[in-house]
Amino acid sequence: MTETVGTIPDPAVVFAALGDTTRLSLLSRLSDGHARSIATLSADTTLTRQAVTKHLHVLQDAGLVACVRVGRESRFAFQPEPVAAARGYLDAVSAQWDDALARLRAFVEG
Amino acid sequence: MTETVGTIPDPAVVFAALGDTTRLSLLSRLSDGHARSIATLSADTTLTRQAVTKHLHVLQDAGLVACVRVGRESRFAFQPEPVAAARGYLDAVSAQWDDALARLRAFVEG
DNA sequence: CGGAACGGCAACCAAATGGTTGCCGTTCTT
DNA sequence: AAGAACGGCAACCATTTGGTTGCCGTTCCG
Repeated sequence: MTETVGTIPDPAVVFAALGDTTRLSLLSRLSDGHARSIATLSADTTLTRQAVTKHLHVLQDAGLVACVRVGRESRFAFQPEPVAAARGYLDAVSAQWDDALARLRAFVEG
Repeated sequence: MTETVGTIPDPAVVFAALGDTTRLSLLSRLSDGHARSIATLSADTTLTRQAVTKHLHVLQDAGLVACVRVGRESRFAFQPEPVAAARGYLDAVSAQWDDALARLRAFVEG
């Protein structure tokens, strides 16, 4: 709940937010572009509304969702940027690995 | 430490393993393809050898590194598969989002 | 053989996490 | 105006996490 507004938080925070099946499924539901209220999102889970609320705040702190209050309800919407950032990070790791392999191959081939 | 040997664990476990700066930097060091001993990996951190060991086991449980004991030391090596899997998961989420945007655009354009 | 490097194991600890319940304020609907 | 939906806030709880220290078994090197 540290309010990191516009910026994309560091990768670890994003990955940590993704590191929970409940949050992962919330996010995958929201990635269809529809903003949903907490009540709606808690409807088909075994969890309490409060539990869902907490998970949503974790996602929000990671920048993965945004909340807009409309009337009496809080609608949460998917935010694609941090996902892209996380993907970029994994790409970098993979790239480093691939380079290492390429160098190794070049070496053994003389 | 649940020994999930050959298989790639579910995304949440992988993401959770990535959700820590220490682990992230261990992994990025290892992604250069060199296997390293625990002593080596603990050398330039402020943490204890034991702390590093624990982090390495978390990474191992996520399938992100593999351990091979050679002589008196345990060498840890980067494993690319779970990274690719995680990347694939993020791709799927992004794809769903992109599709949603495309459908929306098609709708407003009539 | 004897010491030093490398690590595994266990106990322990504080803080964070994931979850609950209860209560209270708003906002909508009738 | 009354009641129901929606949610925020706080307290509380058990478990997990991230870290420590101490000790003991191997393995290497002189």
